[in-house]
Amino acid sequence: MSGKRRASASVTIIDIAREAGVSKSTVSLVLKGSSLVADDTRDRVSKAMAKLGYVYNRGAANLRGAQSSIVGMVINDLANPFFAELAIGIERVLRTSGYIPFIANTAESVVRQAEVVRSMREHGASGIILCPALETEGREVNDLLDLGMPLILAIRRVPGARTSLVASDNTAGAARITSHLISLGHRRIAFLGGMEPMAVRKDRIAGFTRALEEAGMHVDPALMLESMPSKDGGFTAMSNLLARREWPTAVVCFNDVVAIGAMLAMGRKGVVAGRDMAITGFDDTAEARQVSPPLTTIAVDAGDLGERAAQMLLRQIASGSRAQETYIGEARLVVRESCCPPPRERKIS
Amino acid sequence: MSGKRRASASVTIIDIAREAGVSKSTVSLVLKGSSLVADDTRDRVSKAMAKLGYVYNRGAANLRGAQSSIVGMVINDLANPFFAELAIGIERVLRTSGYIPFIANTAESVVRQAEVVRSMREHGASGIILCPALETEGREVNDLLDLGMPLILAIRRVPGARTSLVASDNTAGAARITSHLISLGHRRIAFLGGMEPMAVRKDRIAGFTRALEEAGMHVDPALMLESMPSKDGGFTAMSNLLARREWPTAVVCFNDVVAIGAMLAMGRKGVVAGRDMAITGFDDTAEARQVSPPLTTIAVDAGDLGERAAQMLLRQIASGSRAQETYIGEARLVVRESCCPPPRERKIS
DNA sequence: CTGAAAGCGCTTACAG
DNA sequence: CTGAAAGCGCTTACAG
Repeated sequence: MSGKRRASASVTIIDIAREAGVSKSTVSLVLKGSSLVADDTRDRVSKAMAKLGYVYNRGAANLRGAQSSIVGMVINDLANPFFAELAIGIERVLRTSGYIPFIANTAESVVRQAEVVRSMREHGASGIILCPALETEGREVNDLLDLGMPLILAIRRVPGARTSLVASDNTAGAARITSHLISLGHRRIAFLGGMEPMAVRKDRIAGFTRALEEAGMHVDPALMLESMPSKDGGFTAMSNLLARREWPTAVVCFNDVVAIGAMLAMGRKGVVAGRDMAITGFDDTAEARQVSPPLTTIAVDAGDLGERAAQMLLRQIASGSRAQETYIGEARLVVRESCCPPPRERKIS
Repeated sequence: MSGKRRASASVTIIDIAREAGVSKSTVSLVLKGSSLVADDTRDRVSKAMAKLGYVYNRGAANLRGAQSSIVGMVINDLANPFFAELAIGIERVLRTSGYIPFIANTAESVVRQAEVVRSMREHGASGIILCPALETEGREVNDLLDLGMPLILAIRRVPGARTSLVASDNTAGAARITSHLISLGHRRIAFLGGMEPMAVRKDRIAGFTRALEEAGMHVDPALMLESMPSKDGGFTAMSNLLARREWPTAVVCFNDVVAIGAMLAMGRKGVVAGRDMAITGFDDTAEARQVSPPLTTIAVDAGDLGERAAQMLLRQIASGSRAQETYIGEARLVVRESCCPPPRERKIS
């Protein structure tokens, strides 16, 4: 009647204290690896734990005082390989630091994002890495911060948010790839993809604009096209563009995923990337290498950014500091085969 | 001096009981949505919670009795889009059921897998969905089961394990795609990729063998090539194959990732898939559609398998049953452009 | 319909 | 170096 406990769990430090013939305080000290415990005692306790199949109950531990070793990882689109790589980077440093991540995929929904963040707080996450959903507002982010929750924004900055940020150098990257197209001889260059309110898009457009102006050109509003930052978005936007009478000779896409969708639309119309029209991506995901033709793009190393974000969060948790740090990762131009000079130039040369 | 608590957390049911002028038992009842509480009381309590910014502490709740609403999700290779889709499917049903997943990427390391599973137990996961790392043994899995941990194996079965399983119909899928190649006229068909001990590979080879034998052919051991189930693995194995004097006319690859790696190797040698050699995948990841030529493959719907696995786990947690269930998802043939008849036949026709 | 008491498994001062 | 006691924030019988 008394042995009727669940087969699992239920071995507590009391059981192992009894088995080892010590008090539970001593067991607790062994658990923490305290140097106060005599080697001999420690041994007896360790043996008892092994014998009884003891499993440490972190929930109970956290309740009394210790920090939880859980952090939340909130991803806007895990189906995008770029964010999957980011998540892997985060998980890698977390695990090696003894932390374990909750994960949630918001699929760009701010509603889910709010639910999920609340749930993570309830479960005792001691910090959160947030890749914000598209319409996230500065206020939401600041509210969390005001609650004292360590929080790192990753990849996408949120205007008005006072959080720390880990992102890539969007402006420099976009400028770099635009200059590359200009040096190839392009004069009519479109910018395709991303939605107008997205801060990342603003940054990339800033770089795009800067490169044009440095070459004595200016932005043509007719060549700035919005789309969801997805394959479908890129497909639709490019289809629309190709339905026009006049085409640009080159297209700077918001990111790789958009570019790949756009290339699909080009394929449908018999337009060959790298021969009839130049096209570029951003992110350098594995897919960028695999499409045909391979995509000229900007490499940003998602895995590394994930690691940086996790390190920054862990530092803030440990120090208690909520200072607003920023890490901007390098954006390298990677030239592959998706770009060509504009058609006319080619005829001449 | 007494107001010196952390700005975060620290609002407890006691605080809100005081604010609402009730006992903490009543607050607890409101929290559980009990119908025993008078509407009026419930209102006062709810208002107090809103006013004080109360956050439910699930850790404390679990300690006393309630089941934790955490489950672990252990993935062997999150960088593989197939497993990313699976993870998204799992997360989707978990979240809508009020659960939240821990995630870990083992990167095929059984050592990490063991660490991670232990950590999840310590953190109070009430069940685990495991995509086992390559060298996982039945014993490890059974040990967990014996501890009373609800556990679902996903995608890869583990010989000797007595767990429930959600996977796709590997044998039927492989038979189907092999028959397709035979109907195209192929007689020298290789099987490329996966490592010999992998149960999934054994199943697919069984299907491959069955299709050959039904056509009156038999397996040629010289045409069975191992590789890691990754892009690099496929690349290396195909490079070796192409270094031989005699080539097969068609290659059944272990999965899409291997096939895409193999196609890269073919490209290097100027061998065109779908013209000089037929090649197939397995999984139907998004990439299979994007490579050039698009890959003939077996669609298994990773997202759906993820949802099934999560549903099965939740059912087992709720019912307390550790019955050994199995769900085998359909494996549909998807014909694209990576397959052609064998060269000689084409000359004739 | 509401309250007082005990207890979940740990950690944290405080003694000794 | 080790132990006894209080407490973390909840839930769960048990009264009333």
